[in-house]
Amino acid sequence: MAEQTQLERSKEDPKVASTTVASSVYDQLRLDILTGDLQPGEKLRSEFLRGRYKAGISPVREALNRLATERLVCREDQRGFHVAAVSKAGLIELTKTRCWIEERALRESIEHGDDAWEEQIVLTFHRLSRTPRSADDQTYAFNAKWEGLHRDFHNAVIAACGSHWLLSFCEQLVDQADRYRQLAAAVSYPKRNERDEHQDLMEAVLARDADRAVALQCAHIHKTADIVLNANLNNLPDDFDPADPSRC
Amino acid sequence: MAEQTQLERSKEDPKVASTTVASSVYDQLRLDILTGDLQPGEKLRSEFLRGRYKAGISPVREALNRLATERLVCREDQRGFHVAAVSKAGLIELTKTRCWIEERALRESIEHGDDAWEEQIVLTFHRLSRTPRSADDQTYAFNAKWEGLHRDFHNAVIAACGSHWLLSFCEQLVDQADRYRQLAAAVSYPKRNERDEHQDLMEAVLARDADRAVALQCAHIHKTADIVLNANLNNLPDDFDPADPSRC
DNA sequence: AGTCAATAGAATTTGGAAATTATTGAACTA
DNA sequence: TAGTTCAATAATTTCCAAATTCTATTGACT
Repeated sequence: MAEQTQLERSKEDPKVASTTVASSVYDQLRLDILTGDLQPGEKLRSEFLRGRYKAGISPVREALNRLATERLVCREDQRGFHVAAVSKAGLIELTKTRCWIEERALRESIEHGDDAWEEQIVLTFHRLSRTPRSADDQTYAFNAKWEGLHRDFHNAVIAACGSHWLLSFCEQLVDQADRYRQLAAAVSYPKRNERDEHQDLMEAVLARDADRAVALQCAHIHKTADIVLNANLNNLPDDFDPADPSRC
Repeated sequence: MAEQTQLERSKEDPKVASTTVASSVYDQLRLDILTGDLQPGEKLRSEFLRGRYKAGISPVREALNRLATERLVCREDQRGFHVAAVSKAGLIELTKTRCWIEERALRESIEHGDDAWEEQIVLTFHRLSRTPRSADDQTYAFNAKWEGLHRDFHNAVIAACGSHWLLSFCEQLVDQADRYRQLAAAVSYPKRNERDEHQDLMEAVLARDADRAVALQCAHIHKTADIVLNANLNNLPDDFDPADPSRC
């Protein structure tokens, strides 16, 4: 049987958009960490990843190096890589920071947003509201489509902030928050009405009521954090262990 | 003649603190970009870097991948790496973002800083004020010691902000700003009294006058930007060229 | 001239083997 | 028993050559 080139693989599976193996491994590894498929603190041996993603050592290492700079993965020279650890203290710090950064993004965006910006918000909200939170009817199951549309909506709201830096910071923090969110998603799933929260936010934003929008956004962020903290069944450690190699 | 191991190299040159070749290349490459030794937009061929840093392809690539995530280097799949481009529009956006982020860091730090924090500010200011801005008496020459102490001082001021995220964002933005600053350093060198600016900032911070500290910090940031913009001799492009591969 | 396809050359990307370093555990000492 | 040394093992890191992809050029064709 003939060998497969990367191009051939891409033709077979159009979901794989990446043009290099390294970028493809990066995408998959990132997703596996965000969904919790690879757990916080887990050691990432190159042989294990090589087998999991059917790639050579070089692209695997490139992906790990990229993710380490984004702090989804933790690198220690000569001691390899871990999935970054989580903790209550980490979540609290993350939540605080998200509120600060997103407040600024939101205020700037509301001040400078134009008609196209408004329309994009309406559009992404519409799509989000027609998509089920869970891939399964009864219990919670990760739904990649909802997750994507959810990001699209929140990104649309702050898109007019006028700073690519701010947008990328927000994105990085959302990545981090998503990991925590997945830890408690099964618990929060039946209880929460996220659709209303998003609708309220949209209305405040379109009314250019910055103070109200910020308050709603902040509450939205804190609510997610509280659910994770209260649903303590993942025995989340209180703080980062200074001796933990996945501490970062 | 015998081959050199990495350990042997480290013993010879104690300046190389990194434990792996990849980290060492990362440090050197980052510095070369910050100082402008490698110019904005320049293509970074692996063979060129291999020769420059006397390393193999793998560690060079790892360093490039890390720097790309930090946006000091720009990656295009299958087309290699460039030093990230600069432009007037980019500088303006960067400056704006720095003011937003550093304002929050400053206010939080002033609110929560303790005695040890105050002492560290006094200490780092003292060290900075006794170090010459330029390595040369007459003309401007990059002075690594001053640059390090300058960072230490500004980091000390915001160190008590309570968020590692905010601190790392500030650091990333400082890296970016440093590139612009080096472009105009020779021009601004004789004119500017940075020591007074830092002293004013320190006094406002120690007096816990957040509003004044923020105003000074913002002015400090804007002043650097203005110098770069006015000293237009580097024919900085107005905006990023959408066709430029180093655009990011 | 301008467009397009084929081709040669240059650069990037990748896989695996070799070199280096960390870890483990057994034997030994105080 | 606690702590050290040292060899065996396991993992990480690095180098390099092969495979793939991009780029520039040429020449045929409209």
